[in-house]
Amino acid sequence: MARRGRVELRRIEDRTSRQVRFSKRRAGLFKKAFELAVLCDAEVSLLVFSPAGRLYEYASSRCMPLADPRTLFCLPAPSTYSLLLCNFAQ
Amino acid sequence: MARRGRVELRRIEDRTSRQVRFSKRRAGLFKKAFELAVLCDAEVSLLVFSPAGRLYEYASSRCMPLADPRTLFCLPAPSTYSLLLCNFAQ
DNA sequence: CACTATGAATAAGA
DNA sequence: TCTTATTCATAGTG
Repeated sequence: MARRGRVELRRIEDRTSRQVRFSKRRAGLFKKAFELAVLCDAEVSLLVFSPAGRLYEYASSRCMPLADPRTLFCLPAPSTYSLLLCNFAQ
Repeated sequence: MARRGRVELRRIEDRTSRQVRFSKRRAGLFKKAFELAVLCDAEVSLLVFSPAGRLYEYASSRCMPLADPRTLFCLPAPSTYSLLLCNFAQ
């Protein structure tokens, strides 16, 4: 009725199990990220792509990068945004 | 000799405690991020700024898309990314 | 999606 | 740092 032993650190082959584990662990990871930001006054940015390509994201403030399907990054200022993209491109 | 109760979810006022907690939880968070990537075949990007402004980062691959999967905007190198983020965060 | 036994993380203390 | 008492996360199940 619970886990039988230590968790093996390798890709889960079963597709269904992998998706379920992904949902659960993703939730746990985002919770931890949030807690770190709050408890320790840190800035945190977390981006996760599911195997299916769906994006999940968290940022502790507007000064951390967020991915947006349309704009690539959500930045405080458009000018900064352009500059950042230019730098990245080279 | 161990925790005395439930952890309160708010900023830790004591500077020393906050730094110790930050180190421990940061390590835990990065481990979880790594595990999610390996176990569930996901792409993960994690950025953390300490209160002192120091950056810690993880990406499940050097080509972790930080944006639209269609554009597949890849990072040239972690160092470049760090530099850009520092500029942008201030 | 809820439950629960068990492994893991971690807050304090040393 | 290292240890240990506890809380917390979560794998397997219903």
